[in-house]
Amino acid sequence: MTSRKILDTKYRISETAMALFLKEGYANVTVEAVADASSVSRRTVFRYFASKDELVFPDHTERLGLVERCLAAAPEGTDPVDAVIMATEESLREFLSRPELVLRRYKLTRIVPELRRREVVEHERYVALTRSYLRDHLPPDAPPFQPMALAALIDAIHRSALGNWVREGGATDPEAELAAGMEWVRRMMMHQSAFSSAPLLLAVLPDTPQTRQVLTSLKAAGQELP
Amino acid sequence: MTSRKILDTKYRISETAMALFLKEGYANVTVEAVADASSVSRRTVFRYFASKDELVFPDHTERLGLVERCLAAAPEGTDPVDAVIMATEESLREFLSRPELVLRRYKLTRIVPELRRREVVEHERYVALTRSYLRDHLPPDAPPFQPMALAALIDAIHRSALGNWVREGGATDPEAELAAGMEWVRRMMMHQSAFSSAPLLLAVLPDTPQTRQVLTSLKAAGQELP
DNA sequence: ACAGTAAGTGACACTCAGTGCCGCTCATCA
DNA sequence: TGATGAGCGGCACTGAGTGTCACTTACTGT
Repeated sequence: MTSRKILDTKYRISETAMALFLKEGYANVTVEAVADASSVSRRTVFRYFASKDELVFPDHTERLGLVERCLAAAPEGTDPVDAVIMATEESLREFLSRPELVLRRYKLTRIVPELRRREVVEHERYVALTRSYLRDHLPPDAPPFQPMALAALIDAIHRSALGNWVREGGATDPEAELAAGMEWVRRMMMHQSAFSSAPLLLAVLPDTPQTRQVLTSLKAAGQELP
Repeated sequence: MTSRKILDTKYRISETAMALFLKEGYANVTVEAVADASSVSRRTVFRYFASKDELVFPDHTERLGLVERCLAAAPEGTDPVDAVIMATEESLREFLSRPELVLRRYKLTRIVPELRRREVVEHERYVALTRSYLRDHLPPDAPPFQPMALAALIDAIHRSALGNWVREGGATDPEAELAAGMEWVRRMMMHQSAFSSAPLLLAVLPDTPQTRQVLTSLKAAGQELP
């Protein structure tokens, strides 16, 4: 049996399960019903999925692997926060490549508390991954809470962008929202490191509209460049 | 039956359960065994706890209520981020008031994946609370991801401080660590709001050691005061 | 002091998620 | 064509979680 066919079966079972859950309610659908509707045995369902709630998250292991590979592939000199940000952007694109799955899952997780909880746990696995990466790569003099704080922060922004997209039925631009949020994170990190420790510079200029404009540009540049 | 006695029974069941879990392993202890060891019926255990894993978190509802009351009690003009920070500090103190429970629970959650997951879900409930508070109280022109991002950030720092304390067996000062992390958050918020959007001011001064010192003080003050 | 009521408890039966085991089938390769 | 091995179905079993009912214990008003 090729692994391609195995993956197909897995997604087929997942799709019939989600359709049943949406139609008749999560608690009212037994795993046996899912198995029957997918024309496999109950035992086989549990070979593909470790638990009933996992039926709604057939893609989580893939994505976790993707993020892991992204982080591992980051060039040596990359800023660790940037590496995590890029991996997160990659993860978001992966989400967006299966819009139907994500939208149906969203409906289910809003209705079924058990699936909502499972979703939270799924995200925690991802946060744990990026946190340990940050722990290994952030400068050792960084405050001890920074790996956990940054991992949680970046994941929260990711979730927010994805959540808005899915709430609006696909009408927003989640990649742009994520990018904006990440820009915010970068600025905060910068203020903390470079900007706030940079020496002050004094200049004497005439107060004209032109000079005011130049100063505004300078201020913006100071926020965007280390 | 007074509610005090009910609470006692609840904690008594929880303690015998945790002792059994630590001694014989979570999976090897049935709810019936917990019931027998606590001299109650199996059915009664499920009256106090909705599920087996909840046996390890007898205090979560209390604490959630505490945080909710803290947020509701914040005076009208309080900065919403400050309100959440104060509620978090209160929550940490509540944790520290039951050190034995927290330390035993930590051992269990490190060993048993199921309990680890439950712990994650517990924190999510707390984050959801502060997030919705921030959504309601943050200025409406704030970026849309800020409520979720700040809630996750503050909770992460809380978890980090508590985690370090518990890992070191109670040797650290978690309240100080939390305060340091919160100071970091406040500074970041300030740079984003007041500092970076404040109009620039030009001054012409002689370049002497005294003026340099004054300017350094001014810069520090700009970071610490809105 | 006493009946009435409400709330907590125990006992029992039941459903269903999840697991271990075994025998079958079918694709692959010598 | 026969051997091998991986995937699958079937089956029995454990244990979590739930509904129900009868019992007891504590609190109420008269």
